[in-house]
Amino acid sequence: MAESLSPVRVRFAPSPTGHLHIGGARTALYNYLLARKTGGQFILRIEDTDRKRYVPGAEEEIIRGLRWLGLEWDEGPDKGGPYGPYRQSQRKEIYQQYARQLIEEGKAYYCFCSPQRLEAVRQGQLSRKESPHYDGTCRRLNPDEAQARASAGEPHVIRFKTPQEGTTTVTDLLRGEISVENRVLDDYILVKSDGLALYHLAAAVDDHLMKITHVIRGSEWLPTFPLHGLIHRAFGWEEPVWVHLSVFLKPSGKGKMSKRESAELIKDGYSIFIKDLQSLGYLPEAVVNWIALMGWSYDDHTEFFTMTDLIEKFSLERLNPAPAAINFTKFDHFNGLHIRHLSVDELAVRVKPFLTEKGYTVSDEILLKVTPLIQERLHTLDEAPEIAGFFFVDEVQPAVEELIVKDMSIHQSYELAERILQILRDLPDMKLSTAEPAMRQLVEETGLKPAQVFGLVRVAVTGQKVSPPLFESMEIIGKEKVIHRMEKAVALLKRMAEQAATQA
RNA sequence: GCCCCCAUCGUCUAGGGGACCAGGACGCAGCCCUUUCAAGGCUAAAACGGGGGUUCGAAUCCCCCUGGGGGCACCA
Repeated sequence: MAESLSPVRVRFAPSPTGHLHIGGARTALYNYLLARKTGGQFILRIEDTDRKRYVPGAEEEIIRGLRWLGLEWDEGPDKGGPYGPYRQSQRKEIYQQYARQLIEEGKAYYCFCSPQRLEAVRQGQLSRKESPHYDGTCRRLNPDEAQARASAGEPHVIRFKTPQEGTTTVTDLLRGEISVENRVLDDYILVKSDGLALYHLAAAVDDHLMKITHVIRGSEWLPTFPLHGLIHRAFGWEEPVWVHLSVFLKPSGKGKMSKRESAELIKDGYSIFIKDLQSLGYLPEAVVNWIALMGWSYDDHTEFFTMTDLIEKFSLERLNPAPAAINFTKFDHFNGLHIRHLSVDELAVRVKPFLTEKGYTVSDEILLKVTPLIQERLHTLDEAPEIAGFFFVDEVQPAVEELIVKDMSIHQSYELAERILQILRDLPDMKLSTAEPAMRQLVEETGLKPAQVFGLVRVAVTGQKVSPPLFESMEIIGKEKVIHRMEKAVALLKRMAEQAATQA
């Protein structure tokens, strides 16, 4: 494999205009994996040349999200590096210098057209059903004259002088050669009137200066990909290996997730935003595993991957160019898999905040005993309070109707509960090894079904119809509390039975 | 409207001319295990969008159609 031989330099270059989502995270992941696999560098570059769309705090959120996922970079705005600065807003002069070079070489030109005129041109083209593009007015200007006007301070942008004839062919690693006729390409703006470069120029310059060997980015760049090739060639730079990742589609597979749909997902306990995932009970390990497999595969059967596995096994060759619909139920599945893969100690650490957040007072000693019991029952960490909250309270509040045993009357249930209580009281302790045989013996003697007897105990002791294994739970709760909870259930049933009798 | 990309079970995918009456996974259904719920095991249903070629032979190569997606900003 070629990429395993030479170290790559790759970058994740988000713009701080919104939340880091799973699509961006997956792009970052693939870049990271390739860097780690080859012993190269993974660079974080902030593409903040558009101050109008800049969202305060977005950069911090990206950084936090990447770190949570375990995607640490080697060079970036917060830690520097030999090719900094790594924030494009701080590289304005660099881009201007390269733009000037293109102008001097006749490969770019000043454009003085106002946004209003441009809009009018566009509308005219649209109404004539032509594809909107710059009409080339300033392209025909005398260069010296244009230089003079620009130097005099007349507002202007700098446009790339796209060849008007012939075709441009660029090569994407996953798709092969992509050709477009140059006449359908526009004279794209390279530098805005505020003097800041647009993506096309900034990214090309940075990728060159930062010695990026592989550009792995989203497929939204495919339409302007030929332009990027053209820019590199105009400078005479060697092109990086270009890899355009497929997009993520909404679960139905019909189109991209809209802003509103993304926001509404959280109602169902899901999110495409990395910032939401932790509190929703997801493990970063699971997120990584899940997104790695949307657009990449290792073989025809391996699906469980740790980061270490991925670093070892990842390869660009196995990337899939087809769009992928997001599958959240599979996400849950991976989360369960990784929860079960954690050590008990580690899982306890991760579960604890979800318990305390719900108001439970959690002793580590008990938590460590409880964790093995819930480990294979959890799909997301936030399910822990619901499943295991009863371990961390003094009393439980069973619903009276749930205490009534299946196929038995209230009175019969009461009598059974009374008998269970007596047996439990007589036990020397409340161990799995003592309580279970005692209860099984009762089942034997009464001829009842195990589910009937155990069900009553379960509701009385845990307050729930569904719980972790009963006798293990009782051992953790301890004899004193178990007896207390059982007494309460007996009292409850007794009252109910008496009520029923008087009504009859 | 123009340009570009993509196309295997509902979804994620394996498959890169014969090994495919197409394999795995999620989900779904059934069964086993079982004190509940899980987890685990087993079984089932479920796909090569259509049409032309090329070839002795196509899911695999080519073309067209269709469908889907993305883009056409002084956003990235």
